[in-house]
Amino acid sequence: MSELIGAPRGVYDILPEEAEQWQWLESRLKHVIHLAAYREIRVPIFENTDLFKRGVGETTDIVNKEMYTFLDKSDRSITLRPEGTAGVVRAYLSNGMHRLTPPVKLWYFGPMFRYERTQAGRQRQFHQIGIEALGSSGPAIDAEVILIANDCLEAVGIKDCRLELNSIGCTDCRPRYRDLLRQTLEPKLPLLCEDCKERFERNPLRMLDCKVETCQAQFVNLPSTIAELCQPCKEHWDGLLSALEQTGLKPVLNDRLVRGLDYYCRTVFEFITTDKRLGAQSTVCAGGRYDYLIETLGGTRTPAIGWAMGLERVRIISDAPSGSGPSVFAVSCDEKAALSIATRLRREGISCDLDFAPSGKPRGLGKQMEKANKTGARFAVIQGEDELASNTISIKDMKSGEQTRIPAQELVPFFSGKVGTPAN
RNA sequence: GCAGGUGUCGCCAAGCGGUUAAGGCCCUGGAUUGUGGUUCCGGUAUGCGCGGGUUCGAAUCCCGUCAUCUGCCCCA
Repeated sequence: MSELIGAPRGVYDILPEEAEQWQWLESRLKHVIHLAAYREIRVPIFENTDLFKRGVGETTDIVNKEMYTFLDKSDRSITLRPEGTAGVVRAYLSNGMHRLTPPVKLWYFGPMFRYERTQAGRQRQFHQIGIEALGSSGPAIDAEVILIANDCLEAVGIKDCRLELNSIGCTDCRPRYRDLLRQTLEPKLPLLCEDCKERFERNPLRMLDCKVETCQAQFVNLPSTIAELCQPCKEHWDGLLSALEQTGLKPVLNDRLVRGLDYYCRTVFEFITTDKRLGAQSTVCAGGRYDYLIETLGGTRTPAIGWAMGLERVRIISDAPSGSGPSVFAVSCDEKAALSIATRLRREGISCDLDFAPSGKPRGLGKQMEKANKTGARFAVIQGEDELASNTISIKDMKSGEQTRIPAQELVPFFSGKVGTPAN
């Protein structure tokens, strides 16, 4: 035997039991999103590197240290997408979707790639589902987008999740706030960590969510992002709060929430769980408004907002069930007879499995029954020597143990109404 | 990129320097040559992540390496 080749670090296989949970999750999430009239868009999983550099931002960690970037055979720099929004916006522009009636409401699902240290709830290939609403600037669409995220989480059984919300202003008021922050913090600069000193120069807002205690100790009585919003941003913020209030969704206002990607403005939010199964990770969904991104990527100024949800994390804290066994298991001393029974049932939408012996020779009925039991089939359909001779079929209810014999041609009618189509 | 933990059968796991490496699950065969879920019996690692070293002797000690987990940074 040759040496085994393992999977690369940070990727993993989704085995059948878990894959069934994924199908359950995906179908429920899709359903919620479709109810709000968002339509699916499928975009490539790799793009030109510049798209992410420009879109996500040169100063972000994602671009600086987490991208899977390589040269293709023609020396083009290609990057495996680290997030979904940049690609969706690129597709929106590439395909002239800006001419559609706004807002253009889209959703996507698929793998994302980030070169990071792996740990609980974090891998190098992971999956996000996300929505984007392009072309509407009012607070109502912000509320819609947030409410959909909330309903998605509820639809998969996630309860202990809080919504943190903030506004980080626009190109008018954010520079003012940034200067104010710099002024306030300048005297304390020597007391802060190296990262914060760096952030002070490049992106002062990022200092606010520094995890270093000695830094946070210096960050008391700082000016609040909300208090410094300009009039239009303030109106937008108030509009969002009242829209959310009308739906009964209660956000936790957090004026330290700033988010890591450069393209956000005004509304930013995160859904955060306290479920300890996620280890150090707690954010399951995050997003915000990105009114300048489309322009940055070569379009005309277009307001937009969206979020992304990490499905690995969501699965762990959801109550996704794995699939159940077939409705029927066909048992026979003759494999061809069993297959023929299975086929008749399958064509009527009734799931049915049978035993395929490793040796190629049918195993005893006892062994087959054992297997029927193990697969969790609701009924066993038995056609042994007797049944074959009399053109009948025995049907055994695997729960009660009751068994009845019916004419072979009544097989399908017997089951109609008794069992459904396969679960998912 | 940094800091720790762990690596024995497909899975869980005992062993902690001495001769044939427990056990459980799963899988598989049989008791039961036409009937499952209980029970009983049998089979399944010449091997202890990999490479070196110490030793009369190593899964057990040391070094390196790889993988994995946990945390930091950051993020979904």
